[in-house]
Amino acid sequence: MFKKETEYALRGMVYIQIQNLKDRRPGVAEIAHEIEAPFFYTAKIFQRLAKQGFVRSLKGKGGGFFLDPEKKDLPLKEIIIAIEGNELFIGCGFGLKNCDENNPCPLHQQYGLIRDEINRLVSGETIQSLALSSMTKNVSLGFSRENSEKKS
Amino acid sequence: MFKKETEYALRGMVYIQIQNLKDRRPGVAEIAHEIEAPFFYTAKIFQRLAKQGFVRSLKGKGGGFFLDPEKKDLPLKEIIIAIEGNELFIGCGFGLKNCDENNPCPLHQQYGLIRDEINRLVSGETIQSLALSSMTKNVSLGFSRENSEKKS
DNA sequence: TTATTAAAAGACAAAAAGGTCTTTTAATAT
DNA sequence: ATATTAAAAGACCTTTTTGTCTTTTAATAA
Ligand code: FES
Ligand code: FES
Repeated sequence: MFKKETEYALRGMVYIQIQNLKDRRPGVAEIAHEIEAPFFYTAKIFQRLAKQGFVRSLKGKGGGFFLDPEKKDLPLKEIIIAIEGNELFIGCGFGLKNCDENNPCPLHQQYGLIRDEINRLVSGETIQSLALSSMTKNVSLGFSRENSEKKS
Repeated sequence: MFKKETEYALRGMVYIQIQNLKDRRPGVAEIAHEIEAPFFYTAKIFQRLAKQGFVRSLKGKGGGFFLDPEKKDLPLKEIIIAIEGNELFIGCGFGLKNCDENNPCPLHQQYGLIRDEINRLVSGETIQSLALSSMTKNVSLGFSRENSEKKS
Protein backbone atom coordinates (compact mmCIF):
# COMPACT_ATOMS: atom_id res chain seq x y z
CA MET A 1 0.00 0.00 0.00
CA PHE A 2 2.44 2.66 1.17
CA LYS A 3 6.09 3.06 0.28
CA LYS A 4 8.59 1.81 2.81
CA GLU A 5 9.70 5.36 3.43
CA THR A 6 6.15 6.31 4.35
CA GLU A 7 5.78 3.34 6.67
CA TYR A 8 9.03 4.15 8.45
CA ALA A 9 8.05 7.79 8.72
CA LEU A 10 4.63 7.06 10.22
CA ARG A 11 5.85 4.37 12.59
CA GLY A 12 8.71 6.60 13.68
CA MET A 13 6.54 9.65 14.22
CA VAL A 14 4.06 7.68 16.30
CA TYR A 15 6.95 6.37 18.35
CA ILE A 16 8.37 9.86 18.81
CA GLN A 17 5.01 11.19 19.94
CA ILE A 18 4.54 8.34 22.41
CA GLN A 19 7.92 9.17 23.90
CA ASN A 20 7.22 12.90 23.84
CA LEU A 21 4.12 12.21 25.92
CA LYS A 22 6.51 10.65 28.45
CA ASP A 23 8.76 13.74 28.26
CA ARG A 24 11.42 12.01 26.25
CA ARG A 25 13.09 12.94 22.96
CA PRO A 26 14.29 9.83 21.17
CA GLY A 27 17.24 9.96 18.80
CA VAL A 28 17.66 8.24 15.47
CA ALA A 29 19.30 5.17 16.99
CA GLU A 30 16.42 4.59 19.36
CA ILE A 31 13.74 5.27 16.76
CA ALA A 32 15.33 3.03 14.16
CA HIS A 33 15.67 0.23 16.68
CA GLU A 34 12.11 0.50 17.91
CA ILE A 35 10.47 0.55 14.51
CA GLU A 36 12.90 -1.97 13.02
CA ALA A 37 14.18 0.27 10.31
CA PRO A 38 17.74 0.69 9.02
CA PHE A 39 19.60 3.31 11.07
CA PHE A 40 21.00 5.42 8.24
CA TYR A 41 17.82 5.29 6.23
CA THR A 42 15.82 6.34 9.26
CA ALA A 43 18.25 9.21 9.79
CA LYS A 44 17.76 10.40 6.25
CA ILE A 45 13.98 10.11 6.42
CA PHE A 46 13.70 12.14 9.62
CA GLN A 47 16.14 14.67 8.31
CA ARG A 48 13.72 15.25 5.43
CA LEU A 49 10.70 15.33 7.73
CA ALA A 50 12.50 17.90 9.87
CA LYS A 51 13.27 20.04 6.85
CA GLN A 52 9.61 19.83 5.82
CA GLY A 53 8.55 20.85 9.30
CA PHE A 54 6.75 17.65 10.26
CA VAL A 55 9.13 16.98 13.13
CA ARG A 56 11.56 19.11 15.04
CA SER A 57 14.95 18.17 16.39
CA LEU A 58 17.67 19.23 18.74
CA LYS A 59 21.36 18.49 18.24
CA GLY A 60 23.90 17.56 20.86
CA LYS A 61 23.63 15.89 24.22
CA GLY A 62 20.05 15.26 25.22
CA GLY A 63 19.02 16.01 21.68
CA GLY A 64 16.62 14.06 19.56
CA PHE A 65 13.30 14.37 17.80
CA PHE A 66 9.98 15.74 18.88
CA LEU A 67 6.75 16.81 17.29
CA ASP A 68 5.77 20.40 16.97
CA PRO A 69 2.62 20.57 19.11
CA GLU A 70 0.86 22.19 16.18
CA LYS A 71 1.82 19.37 13.84
CA LYS A 72 0.88 16.39 15.93
CA ASP A 73 -2.78 16.71 14.97
CA LEU A 74 -2.17 16.87 11.23
CA PRO A 75 -4.01 14.13 9.35
CA LEU A 76 -1.73 11.30 8.29
CA LYS A 77 -2.74 12.16 4.76
CA GLU A 78 -0.67 15.33 4.75
CA ILE A 79 2.44 13.49 5.79
CA ILE A 80 1.84 10.73 3.27
CA ILE A 81 1.28 13.19 0.44
CA ALA A 82 4.47 15.03 1.34
CA ILE A 83 6.40 11.78 1.04
CA GLU A 84 4.85 9.89 -1.83
CA GLY A 85 2.36 12.22 -3.48
CA ASN A 86 -1.37 11.78 -3.73
CA GLU A 87 -1.67 9.19 -6.47
CA LEU A 88 -3.14 6.70 -4.00
CA PHE A 89 -5.81 9.18 -2.97
CA ILE A 90 -6.97 10.36 -6.37
CA GLY A 91 -5.56 7.89 -8.91
CA CYS A 92 -7.35 5.31 -11.04
CA GLY A 93 -7.18 1.74 -9.78
CA PHE A 94 -6.67 0.48 -13.30
CA GLY A 95 -3.85 2.91 -13.99
CA LEU A 96 -5.59 5.35 -16.34
CA LYS A 97 -3.92 8.75 -16.41
CA ASN A 98 -6.71 10.16 -14.32
CA CYS A 99 -9.78 8.80 -12.72
CA ASP A 100 -12.62 10.44 -14.60
CA GLU A 101 -16.29 9.89 -14.00
CA ASN A 102 -16.91 10.58 -17.68
CA ASN A 103 -14.29 8.14 -18.88
CA PRO A 104 -14.39 5.45 -16.22
CA CYS A 105 -12.28 2.30 -16.20
CA PRO A 106 -14.00 -1.04 -15.59
CA LEU A 107 -13.19 -0.82 -11.88
CA HIS A 108 -14.19 2.79 -11.40
CA GLN A 109 -17.26 2.34 -9.22
CA GLN A 110 -15.92 -0.38 -6.98
CA TYR A 111 -12.42 0.98 -6.70
CA GLY A 112 -13.87 4.37 -5.92
CA LEU A 113 -15.40 3.00 -2.74
CA ILE A 114 -12.08 1.56 -1.62
CA ARG A 115 -10.26 4.78 -2.40
CA ASP A 116 -12.86 6.69 -0.40
CA GLU A 117 -12.25 4.39 2.55
CA ILE A 118 -8.51 4.96 2.32
CA ASN A 119 -9.09 8.69 2.25
CA ARG A 120 -11.38 8.51 5.24
CA LEU A 121 -8.83 6.57 7.22
CA VAL A 122 -5.84 8.81 6.58
CA SER A 123 -7.90 11.98 6.94
CA GLY A 124 -9.37 10.90 10.24
CA GLU A 125 -6.26 9.72 11.99
CA THR A 126 -3.33 11.78 13.20
CA ILE A 127 0.03 10.99 14.73
CA GLN A 128 -1.44 12.04 18.05
CA SER A 129 -4.53 9.87 17.73
CA LEU A 130 -2.41 6.85 16.89
CA ALA A 131 0.04 7.57 19.68
CA LEU A 132 -2.78 7.78 22.20
CA SER A 133 -4.50 4.61 21.06
CA SER A 134 -1.12 2.90 20.94
CA MET A 135 -0.60 3.66 24.59
CA THR A 136 -4.00 2.52 25.81
CA LYS A 137 -4.37 -0.45 23.50
CA ASN A 138 -1.89 -3.24 23.11
CA VAL A 139 -0.30 -2.02 19.95
CA SER A 140 2.95 -2.57 18.10
CA LEU A 141 5.33 -0.42 16.05
CA GLY A 142 7.92 -3.13 15.46
CA PHE A 143 8.47 -6.77 16.24
CA SER A 144 9.02 -6.44 19.96
CA ARG A 145 6.02 -4.83 21.54
CA GLU A 146 7.26 -3.37 24.80
CA ASN A 147 3.98 -1.65 25.49
CA SER A 148 2.88 -4.64 27.49
CA GLU A 149 5.85 -6.54 28.80
CA LYS A 150 4.08 -6.99 32.08
CA LYS A 151 1.96 -9.79 30.76
CA SER A 152 3.32 -12.59 32.98
CA MET B 1 -2.19 0.75 -5.57
CA PHE B 2 -0.96 -1.79 -8.14
CA LYS B 3 2.37 -1.88 -9.93
CA LYS B 4 2.43 -0.50 -13.46
CA GLU B 5 3.11 -3.98 -14.76
CA THR B 6 -0.06 -5.24 -13.09
CA GLU B 7 -2.09 -2.39 -14.49
CA TYR B 8 -0.83 -2.99 -18.02
CA ALA B 9 -1.46 -6.71 -17.67
CA LEU B 10 -5.03 -6.28 -16.47
CA ARG B 11 -5.93 -3.60 -18.98
CA GLY B 12 -4.37 -5.64 -21.75
CA MET B 13 -6.09 -8.86 -20.80
CA VAL B 14 -9.46 -7.16 -20.63
CA TYR B 15 -8.81 -5.69 -24.06
CA ILE B 16 -7.79 -9.08 -25.43
CA GLN B 17 -10.91 -10.68 -24.08
CA ILE B 18 -13.15 -7.97 -25.52
CA GLN B 19 -11.57 -8.60 -28.91
CA ASN B 20 -11.76 -12.36 -28.50
CA LEU B 21 -15.49 -11.99 -27.95
CA LYS B 22 -15.52 -10.34 -31.38
CA ASP B 23 -13.48 -13.25 -32.81
CA ARG B 24 -10.32 -11.23 -33.04
CA ARG B 25 -6.81 -11.94 -31.72
CA PRO B 26 -4.97 -8.68 -31.13
CA GLY B 27 -1.20 -8.52 -31.35
CA VAL B 28 1.21 -6.64 -29.11
CA ALA B 29 1.17 -3.51 -31.25
CA GLU B 30 -2.60 -3.23 -31.09
CA ILE B 31 -2.79 -4.03 -27.39
CA ALA B 32 -0.05 -1.59 -26.45
CA HIS B 33 -1.69 1.15 -28.47
CA GLU B 34 -5.14 0.55 -27.03
CA ILE B 35 -4.09 0.50 -23.40
CA GLU B 36 -1.50 3.25 -23.85
CA ALA B 37 1.45 1.21 -22.74
CA PRO B 38 4.99 1.09 -24.17
CA PHE B 39 5.19 -1.44 -27.00
CA PHE B 40 8.28 -3.36 -25.89
CA TYR B 41 7.26 -3.39 -22.27
CA THR B 42 3.83 -4.69 -23.20
CA ALA B 43 5.50 -7.38 -25.28
CA LYS B 44 7.60 -8.50 -22.35
CA ILE B 45 4.66 -8.51 -19.95
CA PHE B 46 2.49 -10.64 -22.21
CA GLN B 47 5.38 -12.94 -22.91
CA ARG B 48 5.54 -13.60 -19.17
CA LEU B 49 1.78 -13.98 -18.90
CA ALA B 50 1.87 -16.49 -21.73
CA LYS B 51 4.63 -18.47 -20.06
CA GLN B 52 2.59 -18.50 -16.85
CA GLY B 53 -0.44 -19.71 -18.77
CA PHE B 54 -2.65 -16.68 -18.19
CA VAL B 55 -2.88 -15.94 -21.89
CA ARG B 56 -2.17 -17.96 -25.00
CA SER B 57 -0.63 -16.80 -28.23
CA LEU B 58 -0.08 -17.73 -31.84
CA LYS B 59 2.92 -16.70 -33.91
CA GLY B 60 2.99 -15.65 -37.52
CA LYS B 61 0.41 -14.17 -39.78
CA GLY B 62 -2.97 -13.81 -38.14
CA GLY B 63 -1.29 -14.51 -34.83
CA GLY B 64 -1.84 -12.67 -31.59
CA PHE B 65 -3.09 -13.18 -28.08
CA PHE B 66 -6.18 -14.83 -26.72
CA LEU B 67 -7.41 -16.08 -23.40
CA ASP B 68 -7.65 -19.71 -22.60
CA PRO B 69 -11.39 -20.21 -22.10
CA GLU B 70 -10.61 -21.87 -18.78
CA LYS B 71 -8.56 -18.88 -17.61
CA LYS B 72 -10.91 -16.07 -18.46
CA ASP B 73 -12.93 -16.63 -15.30
CA LEU B 74 -9.98 -16.62 -12.94
CA PRO B 75 -10.32 -13.96 -10.25
CA LEU B 76 -8.13 -10.94 -10.90
CA LYS B 77 -6.47 -11.76 -7.62
CA GLU B 78 -4.67 -14.76 -9.09
CA ILE B 79 -3.20 -12.72 -11.89
CA ILE B 80 -2.19 -9.94 -9.54
CA ILE B 81 -0.52 -12.34 -7.14
CA ALA B 82 1.39 -13.96 -9.99
CA ILE B 83 2.76 -10.56 -10.97
CA GLU B 84 3.39 -8.73 -7.73
CA GLY B 85 2.85 -11.19 -4.91
CA ASN B 86 0.20 -11.02 -2.22
CA GLU B 87 1.61 -8.37 0.09
CA LEU B 88 -1.32 -6.09 -0.71
CA PHE B 89 -3.80 -8.79 0.25
CA ILE B 90 -2.30 -9.96 3.51
CA GLY B 91 0.26 -7.33 4.53
CA CYS B 92 0.18 -4.82 7.37
CA GLY B 93 -0.81 -1.29 6.42
CA PHE B 94 1.81 0.11 8.75
CA GLY B 95 4.55 -2.08 7.28
CA LEU B 96 5.01 -4.57 10.11
CA LYS B 97 6.55 -7.82 8.95
CA ASN B 98 3.20 -9.51 9.23
CA CYS B 99 -0.25 -8.43 10.13
CA ASP B 100 -0.94 -10.23 13.37
CA GLU B 101 -4.13 -9.98 15.38
CA ASN B 102 -2.06 -10.62 18.51
CA ASN B 103 0.50 -7.95 17.73
CA PRO B 104 -1.56 -5.36 15.89
CA CYS B 105 -0.27 -2.06 14.58
CA PRO B 106 -2.18 1.14 15.38
CA LEU B 107 -4.07 0.88 12.09
CA HIS B 108 -4.86 -2.81 12.29
CA GLN B 109 -8.63 -2.67 12.71
CA GLN B 110 -9.34 0.09 10.25
CA TYR B 111 -6.82 -1.01 7.66
CA GLY B 112 -8.15 -4.53 7.96
CA LEU B 113 -11.51 -3.36 6.66
CA ILE B 114 -9.92 -1.70 3.66
CA ARG B 115 -7.82 -4.76 2.92
CA ASP B 116 -10.93 -6.92 3.12
CA GLU B 117 -12.62 -4.67 0.59
CA ILE B 118 -9.66 -4.94 -1.76
CA ASN B 119 -9.75 -8.70 -1.42
CA ARG B 120 -13.46 -8.80 -2.11
CA LEU B 121 -13.04 -6.73 -5.24
CA VAL B 122 -10.23 -8.72 -6.82
CA SER B 123 -11.74 -12.03 -5.80
CA GLY B 124 -15.13 -11.18 -7.23
CA GLU B 125 -14.08 -9.81 -10.58
CA THR B 126 -12.54 -11.68 -13.49
CA ILE B 127 -11.16 -10.70 -16.88
CA GLN B 128 -14.38 -11.96 -18.39
CA SER B 129 -16.63 -10.03 -16.01
CA LEU B 130 -14.71 -6.82 -16.73
CA ALA B 131 -14.71 -7.45 -20.46
CA LEU B 132 -18.46 -7.95 -20.47
CA SER B 133 -19.23 -4.89 -18.38
CA SER B 134 -16.78 -2.91 -20.50
CA MET B 135 -18.78 -3.77 -23.59
CA THR B 136 -22.18 -2.91 -22.18
CA LYS B 137 -21.15 0.10 -20.18
CA ASN B 138 -19.28 3.09 -21.46
CA VAL B 139 -15.90 2.11 -20.19
CA SER B 140 -12.29 2.96 -20.96
CA LEU B 141 -9.00 1.08 -21.09
CA GLY B 142 -6.89 3.98 -22.32
CA PHE B 143 -7.30 7.59 -23.30
CA SER B 144 -9.35 7.14 -26.44
CA ARG B 145 -12.51 5.27 -25.66
CA GLU B 146 -13.67 3.80 -28.92
CA ASN B 147 -16.42 1.82 -27.26
CA SER B 148 -18.81 4.62 -28.03
CA GLU B 149 -17.65 6.62 -30.99
CA LYS B 150 -21.16 6.77 -32.33
CA LYS B 151 -22.17 9.47 -29.95
CA SER B 152 -22.84 12.23 -32.50
C1' DT C 1 37.50 26.14 25.64
C1' DT C 2 37.61 21.54 24.73
C1' DA C 3 35.47 17.15 24.48
C1' DT C 4 31.42 14.82 23.59
C1' DT C 5 27.10 14.03 21.70
C1' DA C 6 23.72 13.93 18.15
C1' DA C 7 21.52 15.74 14.02
C1' DA C 8 22.37 17.81 9.07
C1' DA C 9 24.25 17.39 4.73
C1' DG C 10 25.40 15.06 1.04
C1' DA C 11 28.01 11.52 -1.62
C1' DC C 12 27.70 6.82 -2.86
C1' DA C 13 25.81 2.22 -3.91
C1' DA C 14 22.64 -1.81 -4.33
C1' DA C 15 18.22 -3.45 -5.71
C1' DA C 16 13.87 -3.15 -7.88
C1' DA C 17 10.86 -1.30 -11.27
C1' DG C 18 10.16 0.32 -15.65
C1' DG C 19 11.44 0.42 -20.32
C1' DT C 20 14.10 -0.51 -24.97
C1' DC C 21 16.00 -3.14 -28.53
C1' DT C 22 18.09 -7.06 -31.28
C1' DT C 23 18.08 -11.73 -32.47
C1' DT C 24 15.70 -16.10 -32.77
C1' DT C 25 11.79 -19.12 -33.39
C1' DA C 26 7.47 -20.50 -35.20
C1' DA C 27 3.54 -19.75 -37.71
C1' DT C 28 1.19 -18.60 -42.31
C1' DA C 29 0.85 -17.28 -47.23
C1' DT C 30 2.71 -17.35 -51.84
C1' DA D 1 10.92 -23.58 -50.57
C1' DT D 2 10.86 -18.85 -49.38
C1' DA D 3 9.16 -14.54 -47.90
C1' DT D 4 6.55 -12.50 -44.46
C1' DT D 5 4.52 -11.95 -40.14
C1' DA D 6 4.40 -11.91 -35.25
C1' DA D 7 5.63 -13.79 -30.76
C1' DA D 8 9.73 -15.61 -27.68
C1' DA D 9 14.00 -14.94 -25.75
C1' DG D 10 17.14 -12.39 -23.74
C1' DA D 11 20.56 -8.60 -23.43
C1' DC D 12 20.73 -4.05 -22.13
C1' DC D 13 19.53 0.47 -20.21
C1' DT D 14 17.23 4.23 -17.11
C1' DT D 15 14.86 5.73 -13.18
C1' DT D 16 13.17 5.19 -8.69
C1' DT D 17 13.46 3.24 -4.30
C1' DT D 18 15.99 1.69 -0.63
C1' DG D 19 19.94 1.73 1.93
C1' DT D 20 24.95 3.02 3.54
C1' DC D 21 28.50 5.89 5.04
C1' DT D 22 31.55 10.04 5.82
C1' DT D 23 31.97 14.72 6.90
C1' DT D 24 30.11 18.87 8.88
C1' DT D 25 27.40 21.61 12.07
C1' DA D 26 25.30 22.67 16.36
C1' DA D 27 24.18 21.78 20.96
C1' DT D 28 25.55 20.52 25.73
C1' DA D 29 28.80 19.09 29.52
C1' DA D 30 33.11 19.21 31.85
S1 FES E 1 -11.37 5.67 -13.80
FE1 FES E 1 -10.39 4.00 -12.88
S2 FES E 1 -10.94 4.28 -10.80
FE2 FES E 1 -11.97 5.92 -11.76
S1 FES F 1 -0.90 -5.39 12.12
FE1 FES F 1 -0.96 -3.66 10.81
S2 FES F 1 -2.69 -4.06 9.65
FE2 FES F 1 -2.70 -5.75 10.98
